Amino acid sequence: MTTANSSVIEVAQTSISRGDRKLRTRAHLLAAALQLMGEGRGFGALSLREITRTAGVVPASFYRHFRDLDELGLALVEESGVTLRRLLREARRTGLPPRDILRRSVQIFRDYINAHRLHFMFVAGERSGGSAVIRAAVRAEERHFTDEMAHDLRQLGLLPDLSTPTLQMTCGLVVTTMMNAATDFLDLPPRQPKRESEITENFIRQLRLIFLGARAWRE
Amino acid sequence: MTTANSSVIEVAQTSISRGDRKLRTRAHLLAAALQLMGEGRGFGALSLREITRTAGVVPASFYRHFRDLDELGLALVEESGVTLRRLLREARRTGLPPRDILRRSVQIFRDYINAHRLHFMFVAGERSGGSAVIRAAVRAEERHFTDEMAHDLRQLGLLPDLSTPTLQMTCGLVVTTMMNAATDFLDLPPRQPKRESEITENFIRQLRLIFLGARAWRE
DNA sequence: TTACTGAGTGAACATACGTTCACTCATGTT
DNA sequence: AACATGAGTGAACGTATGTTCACTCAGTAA
Repeated sequence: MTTANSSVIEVAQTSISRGDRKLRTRAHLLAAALQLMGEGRGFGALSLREITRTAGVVPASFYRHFRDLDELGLALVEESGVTLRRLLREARRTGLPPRDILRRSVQIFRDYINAHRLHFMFVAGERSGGSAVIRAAVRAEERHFTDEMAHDLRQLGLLPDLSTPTLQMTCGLVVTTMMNAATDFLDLPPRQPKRESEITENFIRQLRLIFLGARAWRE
Repeated sequence: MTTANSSVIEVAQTSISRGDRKLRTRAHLLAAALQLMGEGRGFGALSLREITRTAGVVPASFYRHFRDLDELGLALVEESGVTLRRLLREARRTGLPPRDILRRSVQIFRDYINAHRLHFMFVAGERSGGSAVIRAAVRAEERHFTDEMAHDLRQLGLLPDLSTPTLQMTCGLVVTTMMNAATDFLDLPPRQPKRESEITENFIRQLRLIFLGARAWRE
């Protein structure tokens, strides 16, 4: 027929640019690492070979994209940070729900976690254990998230009596509680609505208690 | 001189019983695993051989004590659970400090963490990431800790207006915050009193906010 | 004193690992 | 049309891994 300008195994691909192809493989490597971690092991327990194997690439190709596993890990932290911040951005765009603010926010959060399971698993898993360099990066990303949340709360006029440091401290507490709830949600076996609503209710009550405390706070 | 009844490399040891010797090696294996994790990697990133190497034993000996690494991990969880609960037990024995309850409790907690760094590193690190079976065991141990704390608070007559489920929810929040602070303390480079007191103050303020919220709570 | 038990040994195995290297060959540049 | 680039390849390397096995030889029980 026409000129056969595609390789045998990539029949459906008509002329991807060189740079795009590279980005695609890089994305495959990142996705492979996330997928393997999703199967229940920390980042530190992954091997370069199984990542490339899962990504459908030969081991040596890895070095075209990352110097070593740590560099791949840091890229994952950045990617996850974007996912984290998008949650706040969407909340900002949507605005606060008119009624049942906490409950609805938690439901949105629960859905968001499930839509980005692997990123949250990664962040929740590496924020405490594992390698020091990755943990530091995660904590930094988490602090940006906290700061942005504090900024948003200020903008919304919530908790107007709190000083900025106190607002930040409060948001830190919220984020810690959130990450904890994320682990709970992600550990939940599928089709367990009973346990799921227990976790949801517990999370809502903890947030309610935090905001009660923030309202009662006097500098 | 007298009868040479000790091996060459264990000169100082005079006749340890067979069972005790076994327990000793087992303890060496557990300590080796903790030590390696203290050098900055998750439990899942440890290998059987380096654990036995660190413990000063041949790899095959491992199987005299544990079926596999997971079993060693579960033993560590139990050991750490004991350390956790001892904190509560000592607090119960000592009684509450008369003044500055929160600040003094946090100082005691900070000292306790530093006296048991490896156990807290292990618990904080494996409570979210890593292997599912170990994480589950850690969370169970953490729940026992939470329940015991709730029981103690009740006994002390603190927060008498809270229902038991609410008290439990509150203690869950305290424990989560505590584990988070533990990670912060443990990540601290030594000789950084500035950062250390920042973390301490932040932790105190978060606890104060939680108890403020608990006082304001209405069922 | 004799016999038994079992914690710890040392060697061997099949596999998996990280890293290197010279290579191909589609894409981009001249 | 001829050339240069560099992402991806496949093979090779030395090393580390988990597990097995028959063994030794203190400590225990008979």
